Amino acid sequence: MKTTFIPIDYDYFDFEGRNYIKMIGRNKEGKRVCVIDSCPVYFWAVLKEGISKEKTKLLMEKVGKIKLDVKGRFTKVEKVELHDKKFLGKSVKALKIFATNYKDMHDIASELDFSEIEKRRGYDLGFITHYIIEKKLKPLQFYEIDGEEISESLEFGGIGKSLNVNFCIKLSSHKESKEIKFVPKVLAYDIEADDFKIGEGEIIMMSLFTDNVKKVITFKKTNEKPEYVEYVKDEKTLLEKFTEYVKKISPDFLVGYFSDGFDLPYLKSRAEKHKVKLALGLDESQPRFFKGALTTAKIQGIVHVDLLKFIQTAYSQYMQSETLSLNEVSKEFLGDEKKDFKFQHSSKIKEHEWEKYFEYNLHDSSLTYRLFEKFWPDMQEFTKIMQEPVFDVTRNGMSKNVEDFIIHNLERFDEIPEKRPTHDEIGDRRRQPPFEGAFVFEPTPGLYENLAVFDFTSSYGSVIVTFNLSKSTFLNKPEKNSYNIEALGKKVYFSKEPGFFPEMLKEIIKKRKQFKEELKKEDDPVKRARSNAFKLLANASYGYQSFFGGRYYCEEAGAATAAFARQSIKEAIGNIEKAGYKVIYSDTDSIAFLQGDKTQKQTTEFLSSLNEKLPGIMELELEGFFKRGIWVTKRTGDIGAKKKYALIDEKNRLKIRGFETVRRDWCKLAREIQNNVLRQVLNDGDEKASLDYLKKIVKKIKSREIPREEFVIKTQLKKPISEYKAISPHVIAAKKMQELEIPISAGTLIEFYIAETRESKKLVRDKVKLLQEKGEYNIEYYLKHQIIPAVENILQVFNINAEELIDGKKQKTLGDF
DNA sequence: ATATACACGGATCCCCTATTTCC
DNA sequence: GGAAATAGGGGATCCGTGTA
Repeated sequence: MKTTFIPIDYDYFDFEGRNYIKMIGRNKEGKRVCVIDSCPVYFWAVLKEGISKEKTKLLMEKVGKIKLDVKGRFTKVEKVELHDKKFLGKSVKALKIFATNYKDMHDIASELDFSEIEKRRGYDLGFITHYIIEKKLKPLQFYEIDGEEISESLEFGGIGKSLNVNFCIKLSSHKESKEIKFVPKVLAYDIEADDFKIGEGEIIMMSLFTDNVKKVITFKKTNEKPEYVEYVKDEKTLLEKFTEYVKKISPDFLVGYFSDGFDLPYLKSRAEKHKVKLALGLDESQPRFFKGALTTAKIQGIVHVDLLKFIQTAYSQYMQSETLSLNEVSKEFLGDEKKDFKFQHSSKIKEHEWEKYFEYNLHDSSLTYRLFEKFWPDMQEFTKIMQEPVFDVTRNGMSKNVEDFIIHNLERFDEIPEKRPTHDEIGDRRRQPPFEGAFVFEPTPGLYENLAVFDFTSSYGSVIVTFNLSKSTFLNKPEKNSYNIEALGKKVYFSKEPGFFPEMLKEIIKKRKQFKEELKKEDDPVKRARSNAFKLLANASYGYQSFFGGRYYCEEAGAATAAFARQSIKEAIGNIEKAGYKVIYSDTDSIAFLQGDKTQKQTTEFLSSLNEKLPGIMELELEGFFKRGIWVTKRTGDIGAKKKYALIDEKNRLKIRGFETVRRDWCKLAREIQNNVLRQVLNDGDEKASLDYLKKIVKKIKSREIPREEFVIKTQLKKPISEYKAISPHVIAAKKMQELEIPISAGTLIEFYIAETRESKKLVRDKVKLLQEKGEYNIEYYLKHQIIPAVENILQVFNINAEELIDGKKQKTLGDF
């Protein structure tokens, strides 16, 4: 039968010793389709240089005869072919060795200890990745397909019958079809349980949210039942009801927030307790859990998406939110937040509070659903670019994404894939000392007027492309016609013959530029997502080459990238100064300088003239013009602080970097005060308004007019309490939480304040109190350790001594006499 | 285990010396 | 008078969080 098909989820199974891929997706009418297919499995044996034809022929015969008994499974080499290929940019002869089953390739590869063979590669991609490369059936792309319908047949053990799909097809041919808009069926869910520890409490209720179903399922009966609530008998029937709804709604995506780590493991644990089968899969199977760094939960045929993980890798670095909680993320992206409901054990909830609890639960699913809608374009673009299943792409870190992109684009370069590093190799790489990184200019503290800021577009990426820096272009010995630079305490050389990694990166940067321009013309979510995905990919590429787990790790390339970048920025600084500007600051890829008597037009023209001289794809762009900027001294010593400055543009928009204002481990009050002072100072160009403001606020603090919430300090617990060598205030606060049986773990944001104590205590940690503890904020601590430090260095620029100002002593420093 | 290095700054840790306390 | 305890100064280290 012929139909259209968009693959959404990929899985595989073995049948009669062979591997088959099982794709679940839809046709353009929205029917659910399962497609079964197979592909040849093979790996590569790269031959040593200069092996004669006869020797190669003999070797091929020997390899072709390999038979193995792997744990009782008999297997053999099916076929051997000789190919001209590339490996790490070098032309090589390689044997393409075909096996019956993907799982056997590793064993066959280790059997190949012939002296003619230099390397064995391509057996560690995973069958799904191998299949997508081999048959070019990419996720979230529409195809016109043809094949035999096996929905009712007994083929492959009756797979067609056992699956809850409209059609099951054994693929015979496929062709990429033109783009058709795909709107997935999405079901968001959220559970509420009596205990935060997985499986230790009852699941009191759970909510489901999709376009036409908005429900809370619960066994808690109340006097008045809101229409969206559905009663069940008990927890066991709640679980059964959930399974039933998932089956009925049959979503493409089941979406939760932190559901890999909480909701789904919880459901599993409770289902086990009640001996209920959580048959969520299209084949009635239960979710499978994979333990990695973080547990992931997979459902057969339905893509389980944990939004938290995706937001973490794809968005967190550009977000304002201090945490990635559902509440804060919703606030930032949806302008909506969680309903107000304070967690308490169900036995303590009063009759009239239940309705609020139900609403709260339903609203969480609603937020999750809307967040999915918001991020769907991004997930779609990521998936299309990396060409890996949505399930993986939404969980992978950026290094894996970069690597997937490389792996799926190697064929164009005729490249054999490099292997994953071994455990020992990873160990060696990790033991390498860090190499020299970016250049940061030491600023002279002061208030400056009329500034311009330039920066390099995709700085590190452009450097990698321009100087061809990668594992495959790295030269072990000096070569005359090469790119070279001092790095790692020696001179490193890179070929001028374009390597596949820089070439790929060149395309990424080009596309990023193109999409960014399209976006400027017309803003739409898909374009924005596409532009963002390429930006992230370009940015992560530098880190990837220095990441110990990468297949294409190359320390020399990483160190050389940083070295060339330093060289470029220093040259640019030199040229800007030569043109008569005064450079104030520079960090990695940006330069701030005074325009002096030059006009913005002159500066823009100067930028163009600079760009004409830059090598390769290196390019400077204008980041902006600013009417004022402030740089301060370090707290220790009187040299200028790096990575700490504030700018204001003509429209009075602030750009604050590094100051306490942007740091979540400072109390809100100190941050607010600093922000106000910065704004006033940059607005007016003097300190007068700030002095009045400060005096007033200090008075308020001293007379305890300020609510305690303003003094809360938030610090993240980064590891288990027992691993801390230094017992800092937040560790004490965490211990207190533990005593109150509030669940904490690595990653929990600890909130506390510093309180007055009866006896004077020397250590700050002895004054730590949790919000729920009674107490008063410690006036001396907050003035001395939060308020003064936050404004001291700013006021110092105007020769004002903050400490004296706040203590109410004399107001000018000695410098004024 | 899951991109890199550079940087700030608070708080504690730890060693040293001087002073106090104790017998 | 001499040993042990304590205080406090200051650099080293730990730690979290930023910038790019």
